Amino acid sequence: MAEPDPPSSQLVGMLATGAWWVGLDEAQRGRVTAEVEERRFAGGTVVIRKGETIEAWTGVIDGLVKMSSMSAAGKSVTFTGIGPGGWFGEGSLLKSEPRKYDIVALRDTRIAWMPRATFEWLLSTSIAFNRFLLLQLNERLGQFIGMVEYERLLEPDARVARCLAELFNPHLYPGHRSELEISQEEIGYLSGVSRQRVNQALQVLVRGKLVEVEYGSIRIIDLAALRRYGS
DNA sequence: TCATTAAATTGTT
DNA sequence: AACAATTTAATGA
Repeated sequence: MAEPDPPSSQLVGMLATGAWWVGLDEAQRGRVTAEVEERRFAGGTVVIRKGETIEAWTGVIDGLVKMSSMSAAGKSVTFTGIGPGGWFGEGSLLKSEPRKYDIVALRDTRIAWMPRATFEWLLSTSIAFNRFLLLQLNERLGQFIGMVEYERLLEPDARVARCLAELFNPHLYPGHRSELEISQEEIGYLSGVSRQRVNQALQVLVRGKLVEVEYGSIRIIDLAALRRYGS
C-alpha cells in the first residue's frame, strides 16, 4: 500500500520544479533529497484518511489525488484535485491538527513524502520556503473562495471549466504543463458532475476553442478564459 | 511485426 | 444507467 522507495530521478525532478527549491542552498537541498521518500498508492486507495494526525508534507510526483470528505451516509464531496507537482498537507502540519479531509488516489499515484522534521527545519531556516508556503496558502484561499461561488451559482459547463482551470493553476501545480492525462470520469469526480455531463461540457469548451480533448487526456488552450467562464 | 483479445474511455440515448 | 463505438494495452504467433 505505502512502501517507501529509494529516491527516483522523477522524485528529484519533481522537487526541483517547486519554486522553493531554487531558494535552497546546497546543504539544504542535500538534506531534503536525503529525507524525502517516495510512496506508491494504487488507484482508489486512501493516501491520508480524515482524522489521522499528519506526520509529513506530501506532494504528487505522478498521478492524481482528490481532497474530499465523506458524510456518514457515504456521500462524498470533493473539494479539489491535486495533480503532478502539487503539494498539500501544510495546513495540518502548521496547526498540528488531524486532517479534516480524506486524500484519495484517483489512480495509481506516487507521492513525495517529506517528514515533519524536514518540513519544520525548512520552515525555520529557509525564507524561500516560507515565501512559497505563503503563496500556496494564498492561492488555495482564492481557490476555495471561488468554489463557494461556483458550487452554488454556476451551471455544469462552467463548473467543469473552472475545475479544469484549477487543475492547471500554475502556482499550485508548477511545470509548464498544458496537457493532463485525466479521464472524463475523473473530471466528473472532481467537479461534482456526472460523466455524461462532463462529456457535454467538454464539447462546448472544445467548440469555444478553450480546450482540446484527446483519448484519456485534456489540453488547455485558453486558461484565462476557463477561469472566468460563466461570470 | 502483426493479429487477436481484453480493458478502458468516450459518445449517445 | 445502459449501450455501442472507439482507443489503448496486452498477448502470443
